[in-house]
Amino acid sequence: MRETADETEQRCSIARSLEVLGQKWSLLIVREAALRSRTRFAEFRAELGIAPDVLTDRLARLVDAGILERRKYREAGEREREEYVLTGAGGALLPVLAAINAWGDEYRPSSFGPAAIYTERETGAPVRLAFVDDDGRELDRDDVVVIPGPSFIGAA
Amino acid sequence: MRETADETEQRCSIARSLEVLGQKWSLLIVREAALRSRTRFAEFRAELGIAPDVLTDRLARLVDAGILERRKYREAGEREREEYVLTGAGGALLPVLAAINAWGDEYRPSSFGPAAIYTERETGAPVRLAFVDDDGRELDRDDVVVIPGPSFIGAA
DNA sequence: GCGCCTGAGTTGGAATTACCAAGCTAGCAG
DNA sequence: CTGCTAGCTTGGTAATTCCAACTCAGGCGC
Repeated sequence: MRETADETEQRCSIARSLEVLGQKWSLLIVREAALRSRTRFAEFRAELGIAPDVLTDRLARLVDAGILERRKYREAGEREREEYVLTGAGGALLPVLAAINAWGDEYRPSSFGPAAIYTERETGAPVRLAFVDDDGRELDRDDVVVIPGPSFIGAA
Repeated sequence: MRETADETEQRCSIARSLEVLGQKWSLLIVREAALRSRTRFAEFRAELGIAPDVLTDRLARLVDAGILERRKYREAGEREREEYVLTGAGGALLPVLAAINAWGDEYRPSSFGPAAIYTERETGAPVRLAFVDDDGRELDRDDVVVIPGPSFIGAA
């Protein structure tokens, strides 16, 4: 996404989020980190087939954005190397991945069936994303409306 | 996103979704359509400041993907023109927008406060996205784990 | 020490994509 | 039959991405 969005765009948190997440490869890197526990340069590269210069750039941006943290690791008899692990902010992207995943399962189905299933840790029971009210009661998607908040500027 | 993702990538519905949603501007166009009821070429162009050739391309792809529908409209004393309205599949992207919105509000805050608030249609009560189990009970995000589904290929 | 291996990157050049200003086209009003 | 407007094209430039090749640092076998 362009780096210097204008001011009204900056007021939208979707636009601000997409500055980092909307770049090519960014969300796929987060997917690898969050869903498949990848941490290393070579793993991301091999799984995604991404060019190394682009991967370097994206990892740096994700670290800058606080989504990944760069750490040292050392395997037995090896030298110190770098790895990239999800931060709290990175883990908080799980609903984003789940929402995209659910939409794709429904509206861009493949013949293969789902590649990822969201479950409850203890019971293994399936879990899905839904809109809920303050009391935790589930709502139908059609009953949700979006209204402009305090920082919204522009015509309705 | 590259058009010809390899086969293992094609098995992932996140990757398939991002083929259309991951391109620059696509999600912002959906945001304008879903949250602000924009329908016209000139509206998207004015709101987003997007180049017209890119907008032409993105609208065509979103129509192809079944997210927008191209329709004729005619205002009094005007000639017939085109507009782009959300389909059911397009409306089903609301959780994706909400998830990105919520993440941005929390992890990329601005000094302006939120620009969009998700509410219940009838009561106007605030609404949020959450993971729920089959009985509609809300779960903590940390209690959700993702396991490989039937189509998953690759090392854990 | 010397070369070799491996993971994590650079570097250089071609190809794709986006940006910007300008122009085009249908139909309707006057 | 001129102007106006929404919805696009076109042409040239700038920015991104792709790809292959190369570097760099440390540990290991010899």
